[in-house]
Amino acid sequence: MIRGGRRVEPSSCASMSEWLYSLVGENMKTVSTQLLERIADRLKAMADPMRLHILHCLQSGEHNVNDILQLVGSSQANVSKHLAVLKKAGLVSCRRSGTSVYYFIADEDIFSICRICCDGLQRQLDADRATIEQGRAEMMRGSGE
Amino acid sequence: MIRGGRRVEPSSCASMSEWLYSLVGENMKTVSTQLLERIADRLKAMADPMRLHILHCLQSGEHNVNDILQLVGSSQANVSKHLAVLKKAGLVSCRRSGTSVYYFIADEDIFSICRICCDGLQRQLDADRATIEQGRAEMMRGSGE
DNA sequence: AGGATATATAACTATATGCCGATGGAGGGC
DNA sequence: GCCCTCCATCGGCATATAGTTATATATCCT
Repeated sequence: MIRGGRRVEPSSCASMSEWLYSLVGENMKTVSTQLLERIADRLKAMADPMRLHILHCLQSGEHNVNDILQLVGSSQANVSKHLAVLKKAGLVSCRRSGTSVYYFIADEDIFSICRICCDGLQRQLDADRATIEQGRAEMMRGSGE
Repeated sequence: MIRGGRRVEPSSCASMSEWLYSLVGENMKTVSTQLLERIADRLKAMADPMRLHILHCLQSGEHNVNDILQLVGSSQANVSKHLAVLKKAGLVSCRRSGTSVYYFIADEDIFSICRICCDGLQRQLDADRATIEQGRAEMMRGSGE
C-alpha cells in the first residue's frame, strides 16, 4: 500500500489480506492505484482468445513453441509474442532443451478464473433465456386478449 | 512441476459440459473459438484499472453515476463509458430512480477473480523475493572464498 | 412549456495491441 | 567453420481502446 507517503512492506504484514487487501484504506477513496494496475495487467494478459487458446493447450502439459503454433494455428512470430506476454505476466514459464523452448503453466489459478468466467456466461445465458421466454409468454397473452 | 497431463475438472461440469465445455472436443485442437472470445471479452471488461476501481466502489453497494465519478476521480463522460462497458459485459446492472441511475454489481464472481489475481501476485512476489535472497546468499558465499 | 439536473452519446486524439513479413541470434549436427 | 532448425525480435500496418470536449437525451420541478 502506497498511499499518503507511508509504505507498508509486505513482509511486515501477517497475511495477504493485510497488504493486498489494504486495497481499502481509511475510506473508500484510498485505493492503491498500483494494485489495480497490477490486477488489470494480469487480467489483460489472459483477456485474448489466442492467449487463452495457448493456455488451454498448455493445460495438458508443456509444449515447445512449434507444437503450440500447430495447435493454435497461427504464425510463429505471433505465437512467440503472445508467449512473451504470458511469460511477462507470470502465467507461464519455459525451459530450454536443445534448440527447443518448452513452455508450461506457471499458475494453475488461471483455469479457476476461466471456470468462473464460464459459470458467469452460463448464468447470463440462462437469465437471458428466461427473460426472453417470459417476455414471449406475455406477448402471447397480450395477443390472446 | 506441472507437466504431465493434469486437467482441472469443473465441479459443475455436468451442466456446462454440453455447451461451454464443448471447449474440448474429441481432441485438443477443436476448441470453440466462440467460447474463447466470450471469455476474453469478459476478462477484457475487467482488465482496466479504472473499471476495477469502479467495481470496487460498487462492492459496498449500489451508487449513482455522480457518486461513482467522485469516488474514482474521473470525468463524467469517462465513467459513463466505462459503466457502459461493464454493463454490456454483464458485470453490473442499473436501475433508474428519478434523474439518477444507480449501478450495482450483477456478478459477484468478479471479486473471486480479483481475489485469485491478488493471490497470484502475492505468490509471485514471494517467489521473486526468495529467488533474490537465495542469489544474494550465493554471491556472498562466492565473495567469501 | 421551459429550466435544471443527471446521464448517455458523438467526435476526436493519443496510445496500445494484434498481426504479418523479414531479420537476428542461439544451439546442434556435419 | 558451415548450415540448419527453432525461436525471438523488429518495423510496419490496421484496429481497438482510454481519454477529453461538446452535445444530446431523460427526468423532475415550477
